[in-house]
Amino acid sequence: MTPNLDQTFTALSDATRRAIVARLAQGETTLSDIACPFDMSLTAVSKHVRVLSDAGLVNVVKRGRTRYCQLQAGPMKDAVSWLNHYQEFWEDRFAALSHHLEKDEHE
Amino acid sequence: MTPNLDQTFTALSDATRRAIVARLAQGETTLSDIACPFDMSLTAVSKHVRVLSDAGLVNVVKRGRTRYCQLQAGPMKDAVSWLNHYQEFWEDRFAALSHHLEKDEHE
DNA sequence: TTTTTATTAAACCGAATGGTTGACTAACGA
DNA sequence: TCGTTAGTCAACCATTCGGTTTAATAAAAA
Repeated sequence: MTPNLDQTFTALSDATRRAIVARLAQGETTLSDIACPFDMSLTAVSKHVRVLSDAGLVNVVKRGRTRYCQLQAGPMKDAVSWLNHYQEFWEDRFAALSHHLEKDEHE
Repeated sequence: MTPNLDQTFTALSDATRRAIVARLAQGETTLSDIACPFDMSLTAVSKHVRVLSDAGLVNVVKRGRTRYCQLQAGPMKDAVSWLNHYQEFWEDRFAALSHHLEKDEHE
């Protein structure tokens, strides 16, 4: 259950699952409600939610016969954190270049 | 070849590929050199680099018989950008809560 | 020219993925 | 109590994935 980058990135690599995340950002809701807009079976959506839940991105709470899902963005923080190590490589080409040059100097 | 979030997150969902990215952040290098530390065939590593390249995260340039690979972090920017939409959900629980309340008000 | 080196291509394999359907369970409403 | 609703489970299917091995290509080195 300890979420890792593999699971986080895998969970977010599917457009349906990203849409579910986007939906949950608007507020907690039920599985059926999540499933509504999708042209696929409830079972399929349920599996997607399971993937998100296994990745620690969604918390599912059962109340009665209904499952309420809420966004748990914690693991995204780690993902961003990993990505930001490479920030210089997209933000500032000169910075990246100088980084390379520095490295080259002491190699 | 237009990289999308699906490809970006998929590419980054594998630990080997993330290690390749980390390696390339230290500077451009060859496929063989990338493959060295991994306990798998060159073919396997070549495939991983191909996935990264298809995702637009790595640029491969052939010089002679050697392929030089360099990091192209551009697509990561879009990934971070997508993730940052959910920043409030991990950074500040009160902010997230107030966000929900606001939404609830005009629904 | 011959051999080595760097790499891709092709075929294959087992496991995982994203989807389906049908049967089941459990809770709510009439 | 009975039917409906919310959701899971299990089995199945086609495709993708991560790896292998063997063969092919093309450039550099001897």
